[in-house]
Amino acid sequence: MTSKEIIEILEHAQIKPTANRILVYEAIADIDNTFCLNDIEEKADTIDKSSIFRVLSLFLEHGLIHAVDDGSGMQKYCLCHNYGHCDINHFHYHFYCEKCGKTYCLPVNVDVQFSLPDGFIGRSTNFVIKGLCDKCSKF
Amino acid sequence: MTSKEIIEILEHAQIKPTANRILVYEAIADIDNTFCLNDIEEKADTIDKSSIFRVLSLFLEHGLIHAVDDGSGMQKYCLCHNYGHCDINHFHYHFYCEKCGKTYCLPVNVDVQFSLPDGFIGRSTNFVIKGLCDKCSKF
DNA sequence: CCAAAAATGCAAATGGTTTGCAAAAAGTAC
DNA sequence: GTACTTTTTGCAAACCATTTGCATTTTTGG
Repeated sequence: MTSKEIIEILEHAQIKPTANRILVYEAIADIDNTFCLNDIEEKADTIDKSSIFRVLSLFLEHGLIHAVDDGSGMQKYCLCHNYGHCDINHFHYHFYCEKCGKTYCLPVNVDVQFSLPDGFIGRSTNFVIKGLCDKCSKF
Repeated sequence: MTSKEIIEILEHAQIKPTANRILVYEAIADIDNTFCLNDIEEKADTIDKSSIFRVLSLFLEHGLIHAVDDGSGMQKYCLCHNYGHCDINHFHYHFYCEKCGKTYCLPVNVDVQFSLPDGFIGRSTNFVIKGLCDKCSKF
């Protein structure tokens, strides 16, 4: 992905494209799994951890990434492939391996028609299945 | 719920019914929403926080409670109404209010048929919808 | 009752997240 | 371009829920 494309994505999401933000987006754009702050810190090691944290928080707020809550104690994220325009009833889900701690983006989407009580407004979903991944289930 | 009933539930889950464990179960049995360690600490204020933590971890391991991952940074739990024998495709889900931080158990169950890649073994699910609750959506 | 094992309370460590603040960079008006 | 304001960044430290170490207490099994 060219930095020109990244700048377009950021601007489309109403985010000012600073150097750090472009670098962070570059780092996450080619990850097809979940990632955490440390992963980005390793890939973009010129940027301070707190700055990465602030960039990720900004991306999250503007919908460029999703939060994945897997209960591991570390915040995971994944890239939004719709640039912030996801359908709340149609989403991809995740798998958390309780043995190795890795969280996978599962490639298929699922349709779930759920209902909310009166007055509740849904904005995003988090669907995580926990268990053992293929590598860890062998032993 | 009588303590005799609680002892039966614990023993059925292969947990030795110590005084603390009975107290903790008593504290959570009548909560029909999610709760966190602090909630139990308030309700069972004779027990040390670390002991409550260990009891909850034990209950979790034996399926008496479920973990609810809402991304709030605090571990939430909810009582398993099947005493540890839940169907992985049929479960109740939760709502996390991004404004007030409260996590609700939604009363209805949902059926979700999902598929996992070869070798992946699912043991539990976590389905949380985030947004605004009825009280917070008014303003 | 006595020895071994398990559970508990207390205090402290851990570790990811978040914040305060001064410096640097970017934007704005002239 | 220059002076001023606003935003962003790096660094260090604070924060805070979770987790652990260890001595004491309680329970269990002979």
